Amino acid sequence: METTYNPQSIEQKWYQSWEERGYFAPGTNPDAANYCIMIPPPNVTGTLHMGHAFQDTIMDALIRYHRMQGDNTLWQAGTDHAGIATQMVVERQLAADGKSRHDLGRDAFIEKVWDWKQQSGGSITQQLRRMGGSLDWEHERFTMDEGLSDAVHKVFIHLYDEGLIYRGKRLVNWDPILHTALSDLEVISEEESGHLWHFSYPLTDGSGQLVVATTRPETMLGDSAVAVHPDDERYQDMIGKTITLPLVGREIPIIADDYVDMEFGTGCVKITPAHDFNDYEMGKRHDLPMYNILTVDACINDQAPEKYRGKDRYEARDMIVHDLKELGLLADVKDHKLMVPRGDRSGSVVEPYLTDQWYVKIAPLAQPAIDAVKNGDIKFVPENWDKTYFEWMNNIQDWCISRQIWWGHRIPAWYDNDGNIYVADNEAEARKKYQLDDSLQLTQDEDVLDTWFSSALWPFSTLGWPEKTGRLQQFYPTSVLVTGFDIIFFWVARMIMFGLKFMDQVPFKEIYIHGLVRDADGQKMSKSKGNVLDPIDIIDGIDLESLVAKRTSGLMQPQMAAKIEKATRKQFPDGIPALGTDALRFTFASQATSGRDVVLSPDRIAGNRNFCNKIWNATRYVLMNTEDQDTGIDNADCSYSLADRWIRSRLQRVIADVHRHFNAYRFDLAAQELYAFVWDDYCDWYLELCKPVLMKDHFTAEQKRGARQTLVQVLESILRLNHPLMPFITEELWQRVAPLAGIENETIMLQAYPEADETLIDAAAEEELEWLKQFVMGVRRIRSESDIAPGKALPVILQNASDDDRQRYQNNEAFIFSLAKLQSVDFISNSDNAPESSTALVGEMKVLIPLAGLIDKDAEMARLNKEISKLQSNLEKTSSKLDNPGFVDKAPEAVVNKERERAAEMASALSNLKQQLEKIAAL
RNA sequence: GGGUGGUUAGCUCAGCUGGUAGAGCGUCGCCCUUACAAGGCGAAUGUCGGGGGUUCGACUCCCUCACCACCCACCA
Repeated sequence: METTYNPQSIEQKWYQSWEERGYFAPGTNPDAANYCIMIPPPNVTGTLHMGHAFQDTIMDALIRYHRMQGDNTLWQAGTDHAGIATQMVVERQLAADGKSRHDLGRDAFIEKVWDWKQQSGGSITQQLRRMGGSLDWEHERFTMDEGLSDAVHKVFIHLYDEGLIYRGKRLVNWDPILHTALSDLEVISEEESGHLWHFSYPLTDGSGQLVVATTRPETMLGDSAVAVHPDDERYQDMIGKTITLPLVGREIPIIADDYVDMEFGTGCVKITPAHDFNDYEMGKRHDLPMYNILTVDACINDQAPEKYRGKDRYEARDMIVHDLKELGLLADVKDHKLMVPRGDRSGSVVEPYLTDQWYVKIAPLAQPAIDAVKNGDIKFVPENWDKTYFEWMNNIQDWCISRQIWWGHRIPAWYDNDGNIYVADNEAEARKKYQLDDSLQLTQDEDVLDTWFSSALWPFSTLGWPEKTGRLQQFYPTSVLVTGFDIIFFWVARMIMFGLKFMDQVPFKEIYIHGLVRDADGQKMSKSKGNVLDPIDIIDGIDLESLVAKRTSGLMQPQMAAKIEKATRKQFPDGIPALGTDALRFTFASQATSGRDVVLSPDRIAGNRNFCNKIWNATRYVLMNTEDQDTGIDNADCSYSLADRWIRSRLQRVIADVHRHFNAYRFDLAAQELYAFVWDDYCDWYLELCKPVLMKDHFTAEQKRGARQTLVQVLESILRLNHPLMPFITEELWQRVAPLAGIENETIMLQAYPEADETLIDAAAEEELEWLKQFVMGVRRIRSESDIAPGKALPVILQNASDDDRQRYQNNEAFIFSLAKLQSVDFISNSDNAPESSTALVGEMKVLIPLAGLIDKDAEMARLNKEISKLQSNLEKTSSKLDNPGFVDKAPEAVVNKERERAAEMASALSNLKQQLEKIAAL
């Protein structure tokens, strides 16, 4: 074996072997539990980022944990067609050649997208493999493959027939760059600086004017009323009159509506029902005409006065402000902060726009979905996310599902020339279903469905629905959904609604919501900030120049490049070393505290790479001492030392804890416990304790066998325990360790996860080992603080040892000599005169190291003083507690007794140390 | 405007149903001791955001304030 752990030489080979041998396929044991996680399907043409890597680590850890427990375990693989996102990428490629999708036409364009999918579709699944993800690739699905498209049609038709999908002319969020409607969720509003313009609108009868305020002057071309509050005394006599809309010349009414806020501005609002959501509602209430004044590009259309036609909305704005000013109607302009809605993909300012769209009537679907969380059929982890869920679900709006793009599931609806709608699987079906004459001409709806429509079916469509497949039967409802909070509304809520509607059962029983991955400074990772880290670069390493090049290429704002380059060179002067998948995964796990964001720093990953190295070298040591030697696996004739019994006992506790943590989704606690057990207990103490047993001749063959056997068996358990978090290194090492533990099997992946054996818990051994540790650490502290060379063997005198102490000493003499590096040990009674020494206490027993020639008097006094003052202040705290009658009377007896014991111990230790101090001082 | 989460050692974070404050990384000593210098041994470090309250006892429960982050929302 190499002396240093090198992840690159082991990871890929094991993954290939696992996949080739079909280990990722779910089991079919009828007596076993079923466990299933659906991967949140990444964009088929996307690449893996840190968020994926984190999420995949959690899912794979759960999957491997359950697989090892013998469950029939399925991690469903697949990708999403990601309608708008993918279409945009391909359109951008076309644009580079000076073409648009319209130049190609619909069919040719879609073919082009499929080509692109073919070409780049494998990269994210390849990267998932690099993360060690044990997905069932055999049954990988794609949201636009045949089966899933069938499911989409079936759901659409069913909902339409039931009246839960309808088509209607409504105000929608319109993206003027992409030329499509967006759902509310796809619109991101951010505060921007703008202006508030005040315009005077003259009354038609010439009796005066009203001043209205607006942030969007160009919409005045579409005004169909001015509104005031019904109780507003200033305008009482104007309600019912009309004004003549400047520039347009339209006569529009002054209406009263209590939506208007009297306090804001002048208390008068211009109403543009076709271009504002509030105005739209008011327009409906008052039956106002709706003047659409914009084209699909957000230019002024032919409804408006000729002068403005064809102008971009912002150009028109300037013109209108200018023209009104000329007319003396611009009353005021103020700076104003306002929320500007932008499309999440295109970034363009979204327009409320009147169009025909398809909607899902959501309220009837939402109620059961709310109930499912309320009654506990579905549980959020951490729990508090249910609040967010309820808040949204209780205010949910109908879902606009049609998109005016080409890449996606085309809506299965046909129209005749009169605009009648026929919804069916295909045209022939439609004719049959609606008994249409062949002569009737039908044309299919041009729109496609929102990507999230097909994602909403993911938990059952991937398992074969609408067919009644065995997989569907076996794995629905799935066990847990692992996802980020950002798609609770987009995806989680909709899966619940559709799952309940079409499967009559929740799609998953638990929802584990994880945090966001941030960079070492706690910043969100984003390409534009130039702080993204590619998981693959952490795994394989990357040199500085490549990293700089990667971070600065393809920026939306190229002027950021210099700044990004500088920051990158500063943070990673030597690039990033190859840290391996296992270290990255372990780091993610250890950071996965409930609901918090993950701050990822390469230092931390390096620390866990060191942990891998630790396990690697511990294994080397174990192999060195056990290969070709008698480990007593087939031989009951072993004698177990204190150390053996102790480490086995500790192991049982750790196993039980790790199970608990996994079941509570506390990967951080599981990781921490495993780390501490391996490093502190197994390596720092147990391996060191074994050394004298294995090396000294006076230990019997039985004792040596006991040690070898324990070394191997505990290590083998450690590897299995860690496997869900660190699949590669554990497999590599297990292959060599398992045979020594008498286990012959192909892979650790399919081994049983360790189960705690309570009969091996040995409280007496734990207590005795604690005594031993105190002894050893006492000597070490004196050695270190008195500047005694680590190699120098020390004489020790034990005073005031109880029978217990003596017995324990006898039992463990070899351990003590070895770990504390002793030369000799002598017992003296309490009454004996001890030589001047440095002292450590183990309970009541004094461990004395004679001063002669070794220890500096002043240093020893300083050391004693320090300990004395520490003890003193602790003792004071405890005694004042005990002096408080309230405490003694009211606190539970056990607590009081414990406190009394502590006080006694401290008092005794204190007097011992004080005595010692006096002695030394007197020298 | 409403809501959620956070504020604990220099940094990043644990701390379960209230009973002597922990880990990793970093820092400081001493060591290349025959698994590991990606290591060993030892050490230092906290008015647990501020202020109140409940309690014998509060990092832990309640109230309040401050700051940070995020989500939702139609104030022109």
